[in-house]
Amino acid sequence: MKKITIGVLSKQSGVSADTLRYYERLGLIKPLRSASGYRHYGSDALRILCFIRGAKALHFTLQEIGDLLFLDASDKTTCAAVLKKTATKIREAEEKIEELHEIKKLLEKLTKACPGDETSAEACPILDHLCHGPSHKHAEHA
Amino acid sequence: MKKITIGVLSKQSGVSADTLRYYERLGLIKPLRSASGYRHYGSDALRILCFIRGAKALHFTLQEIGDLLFLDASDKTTCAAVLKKTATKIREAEEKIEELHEIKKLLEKLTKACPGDETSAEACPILDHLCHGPSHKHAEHA
DNA sequence: CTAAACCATAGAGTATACTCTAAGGTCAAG
DNA sequence: CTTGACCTTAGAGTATACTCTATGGTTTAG
Repeated sequence: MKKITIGVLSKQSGVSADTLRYYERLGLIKPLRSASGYRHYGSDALRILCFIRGAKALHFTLQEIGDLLFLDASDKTTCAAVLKKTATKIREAEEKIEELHEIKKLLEKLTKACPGDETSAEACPILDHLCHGPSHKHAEHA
Repeated sequence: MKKITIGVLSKQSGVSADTLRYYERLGLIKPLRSASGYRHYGSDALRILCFIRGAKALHFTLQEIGDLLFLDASDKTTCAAVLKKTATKIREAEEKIEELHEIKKLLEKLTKACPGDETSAEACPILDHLCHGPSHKHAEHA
């Protein structure tokens, strides 16, 4: 199989050489070395980088991607393990969506309550909310 | 007005002394100093910390909170400026929600396609997707 | 053979929001 | 006056995912 250097792989993959070395430190990719110490990547390198890109797009961390790659390489890999990690990611996504929805709703409510004109912000409902918060409706005005 | 030390404010606010000093470095809060150099916080300190907490909950960064606090303190503050920053936050929240929805949908689709049993993951559609990606449906199998 | 282009390493810098450590000064009680 | 609690500063460490710098070795074209 053809062996390529880090610069070539970098160009082919669009992943910087620095990042390739970083991925190697994290154990995501393990190139062979030439006699002089140069990294030599095999044909699986592009496939691995593709895998990493896909997983990153789904908000897997590099740590998690490392786990998945290890699963992928292992003989004892089970789909169940992958499914479990995926389920966790779905839950995380749902929680974040929920949180962001709450934030969006609140910001929109505040926006509607705001005159939005050039008057002073001293009585701005947005700043007011940020100060007093949604938890304690009526704090003393200090 | 009563002046309190950093330890007292920390206990009253639930914000660590380290964090209070950090906020000061960022210019969010500016206590006076005693002759010996001790920080002395006025009655507005708790109000400011409350403001920071509220804004953080709405995903404003400390930098953005600093801007808002400056607006709040300024005579020329306009509600319009606050409204503009809030609108930006709403857009950001919407974008993140959209992205997470895509991710969630994809993960769920992959989960449904996965047998989820104890068989080998060599043909797992999830790993397969991560490798080949949603963009190029049929890459060479390396 | 030399110069350019490429590769290697270790370690620091980026961004965000803290958190902790070390070394030392201040304050209140007994 | 000493002890302990509290305060000060500068700077390093944490987490994530890179990115850059410095210094020096390798490879390839002319």
